[in-house]
Amino acid sequence: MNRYKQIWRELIRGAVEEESGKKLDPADVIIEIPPRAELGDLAFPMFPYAPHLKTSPKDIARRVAERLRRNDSAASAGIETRGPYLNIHLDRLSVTSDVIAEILKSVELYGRGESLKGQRIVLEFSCPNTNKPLHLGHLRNDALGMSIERILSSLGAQVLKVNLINDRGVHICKSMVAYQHFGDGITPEELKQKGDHLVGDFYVRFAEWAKENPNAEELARQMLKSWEQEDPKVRELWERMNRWAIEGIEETYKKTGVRFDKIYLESQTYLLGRKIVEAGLEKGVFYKESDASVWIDLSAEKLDKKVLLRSDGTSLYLTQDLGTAVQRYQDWPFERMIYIVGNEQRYHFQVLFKVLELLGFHWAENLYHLAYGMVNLPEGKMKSREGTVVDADELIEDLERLAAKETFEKDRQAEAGDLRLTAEKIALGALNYYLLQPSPLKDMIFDPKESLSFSGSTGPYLQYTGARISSMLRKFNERKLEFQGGVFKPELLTLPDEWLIVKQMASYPESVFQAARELNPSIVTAALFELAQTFSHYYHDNPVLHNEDPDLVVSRITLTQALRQVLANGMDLIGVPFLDRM
RNA sequence: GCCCUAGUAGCUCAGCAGGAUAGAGCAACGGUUUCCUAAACCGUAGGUCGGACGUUCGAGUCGUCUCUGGGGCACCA
Repeated sequence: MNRYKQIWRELIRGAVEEESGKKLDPADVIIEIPPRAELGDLAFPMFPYAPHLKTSPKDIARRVAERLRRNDSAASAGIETRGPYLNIHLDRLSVTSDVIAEILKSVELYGRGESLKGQRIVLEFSCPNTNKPLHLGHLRNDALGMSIERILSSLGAQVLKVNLINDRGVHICKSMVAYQHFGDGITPEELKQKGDHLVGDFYVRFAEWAKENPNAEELARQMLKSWEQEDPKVRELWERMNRWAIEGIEETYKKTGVRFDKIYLESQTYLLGRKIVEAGLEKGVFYKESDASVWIDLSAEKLDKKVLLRSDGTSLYLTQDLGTAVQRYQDWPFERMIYIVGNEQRYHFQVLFKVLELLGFHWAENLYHLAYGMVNLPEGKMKSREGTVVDADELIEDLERLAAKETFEKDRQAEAGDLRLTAEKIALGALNYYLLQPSPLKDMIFDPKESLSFSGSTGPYLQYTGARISSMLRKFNERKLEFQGGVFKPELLTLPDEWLIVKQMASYPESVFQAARELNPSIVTAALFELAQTFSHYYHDNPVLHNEDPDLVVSRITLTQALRQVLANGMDLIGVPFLDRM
């Protein structure tokens, strides 16, 4: 669609220039899509030119239209004025055949581009703690990370997905202390429990215990100290429990299709920042308080004062993130680094980026915090203390069970083939779509009931549309002889819905481009939902295979084939598996 | 107290660098299956876009103020 927009932008610009005798910047030509299809395919409001031409927008529209009608390159289209608007009806036949031909030629490359070609982008996401299993918040984070990676890559960027596992600190020691006291050497194998859940249970156990035993917190602090002094017994326990947690988390990643190119462990990076802070101290960027703690004063930037090193010389979250950033740039010099982290950490990243800038790292300006919103429940916030945190594994299991049940109830199990595999894909599609549909920056409410629904604007709706199309194409191939001699004739695709489908398919690459620009996969979910909706409406009313004229059958099948391709390409970007059958 | 965010239909969300009569989905009610998968399709109902002022030919969209919700301002991460 962009192609046609640019062509017409130029034509209109030329005509307005001739009319006014003044130069006009192409960016000043505003292009819109008319609110209703019957008004046209592109719309140009004439208001902005009124001051130059000293006449009414309505009059300008009339005069520009006159001029365009005399222009050969504009002649094939319909030019119409409607008050102050100049509306263009594109040449349906040529657009239809061009768009379909392009899709069928490009196949899975349709919608991909080169606007980010060669750009090296580090994408950090997930970042779990090893003291508990993943929850719903991580699932949103992961869905965003995976989808944004695909979107950026599809436009030619080299994206490095990195995870920073938070495997040290006093909170990790808490599960360890509880395990020492109550664990009795139990293992996940013996309990038949995922390791991350086992560790998480001891973390909860610690919190309960600490309520009655004021000594507990002190024990955790002591354990952290022993850990830092590399006490072999503590290290052994730490390694064992971390392994359980990480193996469990990795199992969840496997289920949800989450993968990383590089994993950083906080236990290996937390010392890195100190050198940088010391260097900054020498440069005079930081200063030392009388108690030996190191600070930076950012009050000029409205960011307040901030501690970089504790008085006992140990590092903090910020210290460590400084080190990690520098390390990553050394590992793989990037053009951009994007942190997908909750919006409650906005301030932290503002400070982090500012400090890096003041330290003179030129790449600091290429750091970006994608501050996604919190996931809340209909009753309010998720609170671990009240046990309202939605566990990732449980949710996925529920979705799978329900998808399998649904398949059974509709008596589709034979068609679906491997029931378990299909149910898994439906569950994953439902989950990813649900989490990616709202804009990332906004908080969202997770309604368990709604998330388990497979109808309406959902992943399974896209999958269902795809499966029906696939089934239709199979039938076409089985009955090929009937339609022998049928030829694709775009001029037979005259229905309003067919034209709408063509335009929506033509706009798809722009949606991907915009999603990449805004780091917002919801633009892709919306575009696909509209496309699927238009198609569902279309084929409900209009038979594709059941037509006398083989040319019409082939023409509609060709359109359908193109649509299937666009749908599949888009679903891939948002982590909704395409299903040939369901 | 200071800073950052959001407020659109009963509920969940869109609304693309201000533009034509504000859109979906869910829920509600009513309809469609000898017909390519009813996880679908169609229809009805539902809104003074939190409020006020301002900028503009034109504001859900921009600015200021205000109300309400969320988040942040730790030698936690």
